Amino acid sequence: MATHCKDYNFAAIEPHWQAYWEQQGTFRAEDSSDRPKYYILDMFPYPSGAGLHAGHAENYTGSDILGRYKLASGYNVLHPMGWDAFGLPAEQYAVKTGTHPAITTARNIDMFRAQIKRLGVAIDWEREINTTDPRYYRWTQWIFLNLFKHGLAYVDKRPVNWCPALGTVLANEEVIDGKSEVGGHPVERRNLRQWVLRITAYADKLLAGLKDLQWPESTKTQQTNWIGRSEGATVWFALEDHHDLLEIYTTRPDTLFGATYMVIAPEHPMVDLLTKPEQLETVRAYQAKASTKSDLDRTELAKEKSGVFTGSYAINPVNGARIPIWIADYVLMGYGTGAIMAVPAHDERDFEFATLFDLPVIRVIDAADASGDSMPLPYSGAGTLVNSGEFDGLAHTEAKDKIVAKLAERSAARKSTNYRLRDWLFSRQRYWGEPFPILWVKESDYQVLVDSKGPVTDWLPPEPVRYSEGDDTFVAIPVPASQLPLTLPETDNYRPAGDGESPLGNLTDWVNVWLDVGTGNTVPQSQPRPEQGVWIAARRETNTMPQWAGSCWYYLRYLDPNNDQTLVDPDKRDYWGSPDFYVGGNEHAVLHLLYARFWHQFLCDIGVLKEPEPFRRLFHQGIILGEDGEKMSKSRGNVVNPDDCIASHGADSLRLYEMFMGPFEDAKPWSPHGIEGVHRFLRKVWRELMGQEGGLHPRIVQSGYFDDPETLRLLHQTIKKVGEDIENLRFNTAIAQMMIFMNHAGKTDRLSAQSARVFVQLLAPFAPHVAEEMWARLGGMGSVARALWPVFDPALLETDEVAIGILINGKPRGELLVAKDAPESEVLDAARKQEKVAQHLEGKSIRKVVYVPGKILNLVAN
RNA sequence: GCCCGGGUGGCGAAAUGGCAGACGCUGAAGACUUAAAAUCUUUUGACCGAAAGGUCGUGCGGGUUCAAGUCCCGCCCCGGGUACCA
Repeated sequence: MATHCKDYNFAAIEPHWQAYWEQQGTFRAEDSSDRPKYYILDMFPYPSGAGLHAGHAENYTGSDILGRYKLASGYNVLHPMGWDAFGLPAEQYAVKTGTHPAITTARNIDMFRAQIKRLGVAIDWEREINTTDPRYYRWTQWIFLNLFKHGLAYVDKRPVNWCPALGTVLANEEVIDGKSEVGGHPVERRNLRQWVLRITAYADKLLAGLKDLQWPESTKTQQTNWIGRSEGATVWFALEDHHDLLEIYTTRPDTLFGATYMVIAPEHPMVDLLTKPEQLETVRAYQAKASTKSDLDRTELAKEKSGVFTGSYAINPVNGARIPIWIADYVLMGYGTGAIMAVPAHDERDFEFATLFDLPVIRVIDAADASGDSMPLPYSGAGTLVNSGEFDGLAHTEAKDKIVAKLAERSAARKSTNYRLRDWLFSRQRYWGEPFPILWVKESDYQVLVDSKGPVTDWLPPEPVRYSEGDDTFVAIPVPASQLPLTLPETDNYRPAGDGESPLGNLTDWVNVWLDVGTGNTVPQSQPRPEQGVWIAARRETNTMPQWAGSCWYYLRYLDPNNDQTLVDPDKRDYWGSPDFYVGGNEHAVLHLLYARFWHQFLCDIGVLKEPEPFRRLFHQGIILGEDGEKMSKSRGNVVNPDDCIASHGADSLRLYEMFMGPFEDAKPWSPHGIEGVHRFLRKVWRELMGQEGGLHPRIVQSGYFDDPETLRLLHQTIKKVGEDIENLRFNTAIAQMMIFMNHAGKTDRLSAQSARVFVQLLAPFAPHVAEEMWARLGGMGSVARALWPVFDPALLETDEVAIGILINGKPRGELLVAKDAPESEVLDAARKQEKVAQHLEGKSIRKVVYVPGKILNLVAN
C-alpha cells in the first residue's frame, strides 16, 4: 500500500495517501453508530478568487488534528466542509466582465476544494454544501418564511449607504471615509425600504444562553456588550404648556433631583409640539444641520457638543422643578425614547453640554475621595444622596428603587430595561443572494387572498406587513413553502436597477406576476391573466438576503445535505445534535455568532431543533501575520501562499509548522526559517525510522525486543503529553514533545517496531501523509488514521531518582539526584555535603528548610 | 474614552506559586566530505571574569511569600472591539 519512494519524497507520498483516503472513504461519517459522535465544525470559507490563505490552512489543520485524534480515540467523527458562496466579489466581477456569478463561484469552489484536499484535511466530502445551490437556499428561504410567519420579519424605511454616482447601495465595508471604495464617489445616507428581523425579541434569550457556553470569555463579553442590556427606569415628565408627557429613559433615577434640563433628539416626534414660535427658526436650522450630518461628521463632531433650546419647559415629577427642554444630537433617536433628563453633576456628557450653555449643575450624589474631599464633578460613581429631599442620606442603589417606587404611585415612572441591540437589517440591493420568498400585493387584493384560505395564508404573519408608496399601500405575502426554492432568475445584466433597487428590478417578467391565491402558483404578467382560479397582480420582492443568511444555519445541513423533504431529518438531528467544537476566527465574535444563535433559538422555539444553542464549545484560531509582523495583504506583498509551501516542503511540513508556530489562539508571524525547521524534523523522523533502500532503519527490531526503560518512559510521556495537548489545543507543545522523543530515539541503537508505530500514530494527526507511509512500512494494519490511539502506562512515566534543585535563600546553588520520595533529612544531609552549598552556608545558620519532594530544597540562612 | 487580549533571549516560543528560557530558528566553532549540500557534535539571555565562579534578568514601580513570569495594588506600551447607548 505504501509508495515505493526511497527517501522522504512528500510530492509522491502526499497525493498517494489523499487518493487512498478518498477511495477507502476513510473519513466518511456514519449517520448512526455504536461509537459516540463527535461533530467538529470549521467556519466555512467564502471561496474567493484569491484561493486558500495561510489562515484557512491554520484553521482547518487545527480542527483536523482534533478530529483525527477523536477518530483514533473511538469516536464517530463528523468533520464537514462547505462554501459560503453568495457575496459581493463574484457580483462585482460579473458587472465588470458579464460572467455569471455562478460560474465564477463554481470555479473558485473547485479551486478551494482541491486546495483543502492537498492539505490532507480529513473531511467527509460527501456532505459538502454550497449556500448558492437552490437545493440549499431553498431551506434558507424556508427559515425566512417561518420568521415571517411568526412576525419576526418586517419592513421599515432604514438609512443605507447610497452612492448616486454608482446608482447603488453599498455595504458599510465598501464605504471608506464617506466615499465609495470603488471609484471614490461620495456616499450619502438614504432611507430605503428594508427587511428587518426582530432579533431584539430574542435579546434576553441570547444573553441568558451565553452563560453555559464554553466560549472564550472575550467573545462572550463582546456579545454581552453588543446586546447591551441596561436596567433603569422610564420616567414621564409633565409639560408646562401641554397635557402630553415627555417620556425618558434613565439608568440613574437616583439622580432625578439633579436634573437641570431635558434633551430630545433632533428627530424626536415632539420637536414641533415643544418648539415655541420664537425658537422655530433656530430649531429648524439645527434639525436640518443634524440630518445632513454624515456618519463621519457625527463622530468627528462628537467631541464638540451642540444644541438649541425649544422654549418649552418640563416639570420634574420628584420636586415640581421647572426644567428647560433642549434639542441636541448627542441624544440619539434610536436608543431608549430619544429623550433624556440631563444630570450634569453626574454625567460627563451632560456636564460638558451644561458647561457649554451655562446651565445649572446640582450635586445630588456625594462621595469622598482619598483625602476626604467630595469627588469633583462630574461624578458618575457610587455615593450617598444629597439635595434630594426626603431621600437624602440613602445609598444611591437603594435610592433608585425608592424613588421609582414613589413615582410609580403616581404613574410617573416604572422600572424598565433597554437594549443596545437593534433589529437586524436583513435586505441587500444585490443580485447574488437568496431571493426573498415574498410578493407584494395591493391592499384590496390582500383581502381577496386572506379569504381564500390556501397554502399562502398558512404562512401569513399575525399582523400584515405593509408599506406605502405614494397613495398605494402594499402588503407582503409569502411564497408558500411548497413553491420553494424561489430560484434566482437568469440575467446578463448585473447592474442595479437604479433608485436603490437591486438588479432583480430589471427583470420585469420575473418581478411582475399573476398569483393564483388558491395554489400560490405564478405566471408572468406579460402573459394574459389565467382564467381558472383567482389570480391577483403581484410584484416580487427584489431585495436579496445578506450573506449572513446562508451562514446562519449551515451546520445543520451537513447532517443531512441532500434531504429535499425537510431541512434536516429528525433522526439525524437527534443523533448528531449541535457541533461539539466550532473553530473559526474571532472577527465573527459578534455578528455571525449572534445571528446564528438567534436563528437556532428560533428554530428551537418552533420545534425544528431541540438543543437550545448551536455552538457549545468555540475556539478562535489566531491570525497568521506576514514575515513583517503585519496582517497579510496583497498590497503589503507579505502573503504566504499555502500551495507554494506544499510544493516546496509538502503539506505535512506546512501543517506541522503552522501548529508549531505558537499557541493556536495567538496571532503569530510567519517565518520561512520556521517551516524549514519542522521540515527538517520530518526528514529526521524518516531518516531515523526508514532505511536507505525503502526498507526500515537497521535500528528497528520487528519482534522479540523490549525497549530500554529510558526510551519506554519517554515514549509514554510523549503519548500522555500529545494526547492531553491535543485535547487542550496546545499543538505547539505536543510537537515539541515529539521532537524530544525523536532526538532521543535517534541516539538509540535499537528501537522496537512496536514503539516506532506508536510514535507514528502520535505524529499522524499532525503530519498524516508521512505517518500513513511509515505506518504501512512499519507493518501497521490499514490506515493509521483508524488505528486505535495508544494508551500510556502511568507506571512507566516516572523514574526512581529525580533531580532536585538546591536553593539557598531562593537562589539556585546546586542540584541533587535523590530518590523520588527521599525524606527531607536525607536530602538536607546530602545537600550540605556539596562543596558549593557548604560555601554558601559558611558562617550562616539555617533558619528554615523548605523541601518540596521532587522539586526543590530551599535553605533560608543568615 | 470604555470593554477585552497581550508585553519573557537575536527571533517563534515554554514554564499545576518551586532550579526562567523546554522545543525550534538564527549565529559561532568543530566532525564527515576533494568540495558543497545534507547530517552529526559542542555552543548561543546580559554583564564581570583567564577560569572557577559571581551579579543581574520575564514592560515599569510597589506589595504578599521561604520562593513570583505566575498572586495583589498602581502605572506604561502594543493589538483587537466599540463609539455620545442616557
